[in-house]
Amino acid sequence: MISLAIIDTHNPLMLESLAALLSGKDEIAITGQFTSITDFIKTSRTLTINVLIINVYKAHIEEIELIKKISSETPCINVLVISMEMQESVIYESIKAGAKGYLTKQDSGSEILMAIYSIRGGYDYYNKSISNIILNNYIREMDGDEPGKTSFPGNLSKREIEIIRFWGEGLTNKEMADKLFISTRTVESHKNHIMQKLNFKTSIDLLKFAIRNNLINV
Amino acid sequence: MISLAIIDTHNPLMLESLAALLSGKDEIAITGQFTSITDFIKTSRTLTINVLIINVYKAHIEEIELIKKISSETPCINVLVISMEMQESVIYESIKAGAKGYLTKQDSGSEILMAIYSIRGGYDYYNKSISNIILNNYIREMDGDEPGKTSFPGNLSKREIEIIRFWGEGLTNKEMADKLFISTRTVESHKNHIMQKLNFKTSIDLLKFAIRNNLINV
DNA sequence: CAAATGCTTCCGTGAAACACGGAATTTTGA
DNA sequence: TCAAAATTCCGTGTTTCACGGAAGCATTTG
Repeated sequence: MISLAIIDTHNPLMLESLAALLSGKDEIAITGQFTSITDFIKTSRTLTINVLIINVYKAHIEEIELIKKISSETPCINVLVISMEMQESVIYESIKAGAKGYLTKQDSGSEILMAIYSIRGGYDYYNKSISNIILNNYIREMDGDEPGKTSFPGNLSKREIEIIRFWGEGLTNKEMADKLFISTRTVESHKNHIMQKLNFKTSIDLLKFAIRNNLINV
Repeated sequence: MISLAIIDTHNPLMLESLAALLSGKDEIAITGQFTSITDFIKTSRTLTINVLIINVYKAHIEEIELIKKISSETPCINVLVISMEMQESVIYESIKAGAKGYLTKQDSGSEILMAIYSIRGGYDYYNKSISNIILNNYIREMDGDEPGKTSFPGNLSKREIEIIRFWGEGLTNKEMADKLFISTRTVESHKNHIMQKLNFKTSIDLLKFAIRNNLINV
């Protein structure tokens, strides 16, 4: 029996549907469905998870970070990435981060099953359209510096991304401070640091940035 | 028994998953899954379809045309639109085209079921978050004149739209005031009026609104 | 015509947020 | 271990926001 968890931070319906698709299959038990990464982190310790499916969209920093975290802290969890938007950087980064499998939304349910079984068995599984060897080589080469420059601008910290998210939801400094148990001045500091790191002049720039990177939903 | 068909031209996995989610339910039989509209048109005559779910993405002209076609030629087919990208225009256009229901990817499986049952029973079903003032205003306004017109919810004045535009470009009140030869207090007033008219609480809401309505570019 | 309504303009006031700088403590990574 | 980064907080002055009021015009409408 394979214990399977799924994360989709952007499309609840997709999450539920995918769970329905897979829960009907032999040898598969859905042990968790998560609409946010923090949710997952909070709950995952209490769960048995063999394979974790992460649906990755355009905004992928947090998902990539999660994959890194998982592959270092709990390597018994095998990560299968399903990318919802065609973006090369997602492939490189997720595999570099330690994902064991990579599929796209183009792939069928049976392909997902094959991927799950392969990954559970300790094998990697990549979408047919991706040439394994070339890709792996490429990624190994990229270990160090890269021409594509696909990493996140400014190297924002977790806290800072958190702040952007809340701020993008319309929370005031006070509300954020209460929620994070810090003072409003600290919230201001974080904002200042963000603006400095990203070299933005106005908060509008920041908001647009956040939207482009799907840190917040329009 | 409800005969259900699903169209998703962008995401085969979503199509399959959604079918899996719904086919497990009482009273529902999936009679067709389509990855293209021409596919659907070719095959649909030979099928019994009570409810047709159409997953609509950003490019939606073809889907909208299909809805029009269906509601005029085969009104016995009730169309339920599930929009995958949040875009106000999709709402207006699909409802105008004759869709009986409207949901978003945010909605749960149970909400879809309710929508399906409602629609089968001859009732319309719209997502809760959609039945707001903006929608009603907009559709009422659209009754009569054509799309493409720059009429906006809440009856914003020219000046107010001007303010939104500048503000969305990152201009400060002072800069706007200089550019428009008015005082900064007047700029503030305009902003206040805008927020009141649109019933927004935070400027984030306003910015998101502006982006949705193509007042500013991300 | 007179009244009503909406647009544009402006102001007062107190609260909140921003810009800029400094600084202490904790975490992290090489 | 030790430097760098992250996180926390504050001072000070400027700007914006929230809420309210109001005056001058243009228009529409009874």
